[in-house]
Amino acid sequence: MAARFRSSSLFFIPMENSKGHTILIVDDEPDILEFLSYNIRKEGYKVYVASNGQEALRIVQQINPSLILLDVMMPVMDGVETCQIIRKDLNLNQPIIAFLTARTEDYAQIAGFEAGADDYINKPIRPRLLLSKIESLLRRIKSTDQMANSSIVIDRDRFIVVLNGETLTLPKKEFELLELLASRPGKVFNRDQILAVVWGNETVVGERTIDVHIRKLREKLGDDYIRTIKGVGYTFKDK
Amino acid sequence: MAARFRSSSLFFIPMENSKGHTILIVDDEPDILEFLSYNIRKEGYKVYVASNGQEALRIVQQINPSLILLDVMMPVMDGVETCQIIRKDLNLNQPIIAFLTARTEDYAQIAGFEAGADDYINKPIRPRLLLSKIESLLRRIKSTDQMANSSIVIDRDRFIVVLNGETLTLPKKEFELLELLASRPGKVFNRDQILAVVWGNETVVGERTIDVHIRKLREKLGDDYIRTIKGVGYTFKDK
DNA sequence: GCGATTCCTTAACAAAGTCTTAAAGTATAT
DNA sequence: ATATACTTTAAGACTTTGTTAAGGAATCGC
Repeated sequence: MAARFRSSSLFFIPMENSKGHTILIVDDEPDILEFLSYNIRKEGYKVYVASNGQEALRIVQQINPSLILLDVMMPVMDGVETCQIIRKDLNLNQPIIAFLTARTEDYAQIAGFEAGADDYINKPIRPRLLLSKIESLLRRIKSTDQMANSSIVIDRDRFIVVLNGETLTLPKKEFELLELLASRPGKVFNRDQILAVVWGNETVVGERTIDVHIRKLREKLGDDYIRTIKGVGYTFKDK
Repeated sequence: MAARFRSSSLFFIPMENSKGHTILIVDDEPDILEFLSYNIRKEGYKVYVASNGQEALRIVQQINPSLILLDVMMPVMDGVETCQIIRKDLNLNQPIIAFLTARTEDYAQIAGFEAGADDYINKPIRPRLLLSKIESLLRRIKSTDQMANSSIVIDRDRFIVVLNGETLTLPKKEFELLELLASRPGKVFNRDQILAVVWGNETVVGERTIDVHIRKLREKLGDDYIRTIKGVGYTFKDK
């Protein structure tokens, strides 16, 4: 399998400062809490901690985190239950939830997904992997958030796009390109920005590659959604 | 059995904050009836009880429940027979039926899925699990009027999958893979997630191992259940 | 324990689908 | 008018997944 050019460090941070997010870490082991919060804070995120589910629930209500890293095995209230409760709470701005699991806890992971988790992270945790995972998880928030009152729904979980009631399954690159553009309707993304986010900074592709993908998207969405600003870039237009 | 009528039928006035669904519980053990109805009522459902199949049939005609929890082993008329009768009765608004089974009962004996059951619930019953199952079953009502019978039941305890009435016994890896995918229908699981959950992060296996297992599953389930999202992962049929 | 059976993984090749490129066409601004 | 930037098309390179068979590992029944 080819090397992944996933989100490592970007020279160039697209949209708003991606570090403006609040992350809640929940684990009953103080060592892990400290280890994780140190590493994540170092990257510039706001970090809160809790050592069991009940505590976590209290904090969630107060700080409204973007992402929760949730240990599965905890006293008082375990991760799965905590997750279920959060998912049912319609007053909450639903955070992204990733479980922390030990490799041996077979069914915990499945239970976790079932309870509404978005991802899992296996212990022992390697900081660099964790951080790149956090970054890619947080990328979702922008798309789901910003488009609250839009006619297009982009579901990264299901990898589908719903437009005017029609459901589309797009190839990966097209999906990611659309996701980027639609994450901020009206904003003009230039080619460098698009390349950095969709292709990654390390990848080098020809001049016309973006255009072709835009073309494919227009073919599928209709010509009314993506507008070209000549000499500048592309923008997603919400009706 | 003397005490059965105490908690039976029309006596209980549903709570005000009722979720709008009526649930009938059928079991010959008064303790279980009480335990279940207490827990389910607490969540705001309208609950009726019966202690055998005949009684259940009478009540079903009167109250038209959304969901029936039906014990398999009962005197007078067992669960399977009761289920068959309900399914044949075209005058009824077909309810969702879930069997209550002891973990030790043999599947061949139960054979309830051919009788038209939608799910089973293993005893001993854990209230929280039960409630989340009830919720997910009731969710079907709205969404699944069309695809009447294409439900899947996964029995973790017995490594058995029941698909459209057919019972399959899957090998461990295939079972776990299917279990993961089916835990969140529609969600796309990527290869990393699949590897970590089914194989464990430690294990290193070749590139084609997952595909081969997917293949085996498709061989057994048919090609309509697991979809490939190329470059992204696999997803279990939604809807 | 032992043989028989089933399961898991690998490897090699096939097939499918995606991405990129090149090349020619079109629009737009100066 | 001309240069520049984008559009469009189609081909084929490239990547990812599908398929098959075979051998070793694990498991079952006795």
